[in-house]
Amino acid sequence: MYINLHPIPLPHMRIEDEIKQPTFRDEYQKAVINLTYTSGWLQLRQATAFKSFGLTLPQFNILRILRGQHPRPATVALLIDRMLDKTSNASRIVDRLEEKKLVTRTVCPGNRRAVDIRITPAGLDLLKSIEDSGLMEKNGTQHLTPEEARQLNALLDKIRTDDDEGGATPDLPSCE
Amino acid sequence: MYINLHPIPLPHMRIEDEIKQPTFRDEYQKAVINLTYTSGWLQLRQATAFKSFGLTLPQFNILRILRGQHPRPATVALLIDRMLDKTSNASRIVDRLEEKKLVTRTVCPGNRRAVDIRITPAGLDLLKSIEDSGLMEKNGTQHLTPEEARQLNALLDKIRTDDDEGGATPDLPSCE
DNA sequence: TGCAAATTTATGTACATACATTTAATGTCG
DNA sequence: CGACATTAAATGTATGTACATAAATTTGCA
Repeated sequence: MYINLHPIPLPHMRIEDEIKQPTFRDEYQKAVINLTYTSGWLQLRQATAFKSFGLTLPQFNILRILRGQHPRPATVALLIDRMLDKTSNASRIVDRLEEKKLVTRTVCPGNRRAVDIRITPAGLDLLKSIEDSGLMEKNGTQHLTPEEARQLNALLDKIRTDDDEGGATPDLPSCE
Repeated sequence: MYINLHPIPLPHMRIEDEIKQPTFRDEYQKAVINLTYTSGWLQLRQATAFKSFGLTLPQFNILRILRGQHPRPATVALLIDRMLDKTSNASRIVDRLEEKKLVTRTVCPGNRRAVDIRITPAGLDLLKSIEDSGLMEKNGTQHLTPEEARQLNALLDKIRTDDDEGGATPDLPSCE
């Protein structure tokens, strides 16, 4: 999930100006493009912030999940279940974190198919440094009032309204 | 920009349920996660639709820009300028489209550094097939009223409000 | 017990992306 | 004219993602 936007964050406002498309068919088409663009814009900001700490966005997200489990271990299956971008290759992201000594991987006693993944003290320290830096608060949502943030959440939830097909949510995995 | 979500699209509603996180610090934190998640959800739908036509999402977007220029050519610089995910490697996406005979690449007469990229009749036909299929309209925004779509656009634009730093927008490239 | 099915993770391939560097053509200015 | 910066595109490397498949282990059941 990498994003973009030139050397330096640009000044921004109307989506019509961001893209060089003066008009849209309707507000619906515009909303789709605006949503994609704004999400990318936001993720760029986040990725840029994390980069100075040597982390990518997926690595950061995994690390945060592991802290949530701490001191209990997580399995790869649990990470996949909790991740925003699922299906992505949790194994390989954990590889990178392990190389940086931010997590440990040990075969789960009692189920040798599973792997216990734990965040290390170094990993906890890194997360704290990032959060203390205050970089995470500069994500654009501070321009919204609390009521507007609530509205936005309601609208986004509405977009994801199910129009069909059932599919049971699987149970949460855990190692023991 | 690839997304996810298991074998089959799941039924959806509240972001709290999607992710297994029962509470958020505030509506702002929730909005950030909701925006990322919803954008990924939407892009998965689109990517799935395009896959049956042998296109990835970036390839489709490039193709649409080229149609907008048609019958005039575009340069790589113009594609980068128009793309939602900028900086991305337009060259290599054009490689794939060229392999599929959906675009042509010819050195620009008059400026041999530049390359004229044009959509082929096959490319135009493919775009038309995709649009005729009606797949593009099933993107979730149909659950919003026109007024809600307008609100959503306003909120997203507000998130991207500039808090600082100037950075001039470069001029649009063209080949001649 | 014995062996097929299911579970859990890891690996392989193709594509996309972020970023740095390279290559080629053009422009500029002494 | 010729050295040097500038521009346009392509290439290289590391990472991430989608999807298919493999490998190891455990489970279920005849």
